[in-house]
Amino acid sequence: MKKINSTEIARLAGVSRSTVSRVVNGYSNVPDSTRERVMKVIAEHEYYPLLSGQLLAGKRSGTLGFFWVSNGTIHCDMLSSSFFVYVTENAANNGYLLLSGILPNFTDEINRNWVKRIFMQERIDGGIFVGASNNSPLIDELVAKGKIVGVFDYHHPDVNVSNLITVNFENDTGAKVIDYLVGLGHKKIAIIDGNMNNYSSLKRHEGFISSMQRHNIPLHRGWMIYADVTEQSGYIACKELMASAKELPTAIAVNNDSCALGVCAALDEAGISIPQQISVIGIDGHPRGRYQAPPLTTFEFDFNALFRSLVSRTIAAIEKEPVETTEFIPSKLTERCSCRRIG
Amino acid sequence: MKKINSTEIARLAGVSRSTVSRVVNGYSNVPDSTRERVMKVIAEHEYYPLLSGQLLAGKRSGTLGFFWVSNGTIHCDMLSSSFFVYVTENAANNGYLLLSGILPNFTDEINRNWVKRIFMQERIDGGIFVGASNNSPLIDELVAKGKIVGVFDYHHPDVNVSNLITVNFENDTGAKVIDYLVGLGHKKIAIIDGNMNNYSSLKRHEGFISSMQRHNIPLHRGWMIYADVTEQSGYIACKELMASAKELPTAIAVNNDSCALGVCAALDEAGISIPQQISVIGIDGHPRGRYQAPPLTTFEFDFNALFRSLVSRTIAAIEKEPVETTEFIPSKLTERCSCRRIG
DNA sequence: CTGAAAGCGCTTACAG
DNA sequence: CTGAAAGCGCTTACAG
Repeated sequence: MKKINSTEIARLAGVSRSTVSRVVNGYSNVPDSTRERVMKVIAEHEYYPLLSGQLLAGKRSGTLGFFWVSNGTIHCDMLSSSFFVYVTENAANNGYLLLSGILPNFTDEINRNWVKRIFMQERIDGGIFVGASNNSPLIDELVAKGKIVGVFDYHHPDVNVSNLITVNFENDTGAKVIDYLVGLGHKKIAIIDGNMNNYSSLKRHEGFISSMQRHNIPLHRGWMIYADVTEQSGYIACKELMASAKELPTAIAVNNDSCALGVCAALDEAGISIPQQISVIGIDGHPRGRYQAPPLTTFEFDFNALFRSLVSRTIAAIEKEPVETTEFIPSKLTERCSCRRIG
Repeated sequence: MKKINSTEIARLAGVSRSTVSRVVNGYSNVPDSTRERVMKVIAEHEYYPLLSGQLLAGKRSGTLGFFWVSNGTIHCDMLSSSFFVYVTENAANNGYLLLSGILPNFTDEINRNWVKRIFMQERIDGGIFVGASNNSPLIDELVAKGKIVGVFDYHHPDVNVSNLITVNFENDTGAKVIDYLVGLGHKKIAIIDGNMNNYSSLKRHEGFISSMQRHNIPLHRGWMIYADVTEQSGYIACKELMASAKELPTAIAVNNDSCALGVCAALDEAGISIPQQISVIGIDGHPRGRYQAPPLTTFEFDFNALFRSLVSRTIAAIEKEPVETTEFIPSKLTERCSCRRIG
């Protein structure tokens, strides 16, 4: 079966290729009778314009890039996995295809080049990034080159850049977490922070600290540990906390739920009961949190809404519509059983 | 900043476009001195060949399609979400990009056409399908057109079709499930089947039945119910079972873990304790199974291996290497706490 | 080892 | 309303 092209369709329909193109693209300046005749030939021969020709003639690809920066084991985390699905679904709802890729990091020249090539080759009309460190040179470079870039959890000092679209968590969740614990009567609070290269982790940290200062709660030595966004990092951090602290806190505020799950595992293992001896609270709304024993109390985000916002605004930017370049998503306290009132 | 093309690179390097192309594509018949000179100009000007030109000249896109057939709410299920990640990771490991899309169904002409267009436009070199009903006309059509198609859980009668690549669950898991329950002393076994349009569900069903016959275990009226692959369908099926059966079974064999989680929820709600009153066993190895109360006993599959096999063989077919067109993946019994020995 | 030339398939101002 | 023509950027036999 020979591949059919627009020249052939034109010949069979007795029109020029220009007209075939007009019909294919749904332009209005084609009389119905001509349109129908051409459509009939197109349908009969199952003609679909080749992407290569369309691209070369200057059409957009209708494809959005999705780049996930993660060190190799995304599929281990259910929350992370769901991001893929949210982005794909939201792109599809906007009529875009999604070209997805995973990179172990952004610091390696090879990885950066891989992403850059995809943009430069014009495979995609724009790209979404998840897991990028704040102030990533690659993102700045792509933005400087005029590429449309949408980034999850990213802060850019210059608000006037119209081709950098971001979505962020609200900035005061950290403070809300501490306020909540204080409201339950806790005064001995330990903090397990996240990766400070992430904008949100930094803001959550600042929130933790500012709220503790506001409530005049001292931060004891050994009660602030840095971890990451994995369960294992939380597990290790909690071990470290238990080993180094002279006294145990009554509550632990954790940067994120994945990490908090690890904290709970470490406490379990040490025979420390949650929340009787130590309350644990996370942030994010990890889907596994509700199935934990005890179910995890957390400040939850609507990740679907978050990605809907990011994807739709990025696509709007591609289509040269005016957009808000950033949006902050609010949290919702989900009280389950991992925190208790004391004192 | 004007976009730079191969003509310009050729001019700056003092060679022809042919030579630029040879360098870009790493052909051997270019002396090192020329290669270096050209490379230098390419690097200085950050030249990347445009996809459109390459495609038009007949190169492959290096892109694999990934089509997920699901009625709208994939992100609700963690196991399903992970499929996306496995496929993306495995495609990347083979040097391919992934173009992913979600469709609510395969029966609607609009959806079928959407997929068909992506193939016909030559956006992708081949495509992977997940969630397709067995004997799907669209897949047969694509195969007939010579497209390279990889399908998860699909059976095709004609083994000689070299462009249809499949990966399947082993066919006897259903029998193993019943054998296991019988081994624990169960004689009163109910079955909750899956969607019979899926090849695996049909095979699991056949396995259930054949093993029960082999053990001379009668299938009581009302002890066989059809469900789907969702938790909710399992919940509903179990309610139905409890409502219609004259007597309750001592064990329920469920087509898949998602569904089994729903069965457990329904039993919980009815105050029936697992496994004291009824044992429940699933198939798949759903990540949530281990966090259930009680943790779910199941026959588990290595989904990463499964998708690694599917993706790598599909890519091999694209690159015209010889491949096994199908592979069956074995299960592994993971005994947790939802089944008990009786009698 | 290298260049000139052909070829890939489409869209879009432009002219009528 | 419609066609002829220009233009988009690359690769690959072919000839030398």
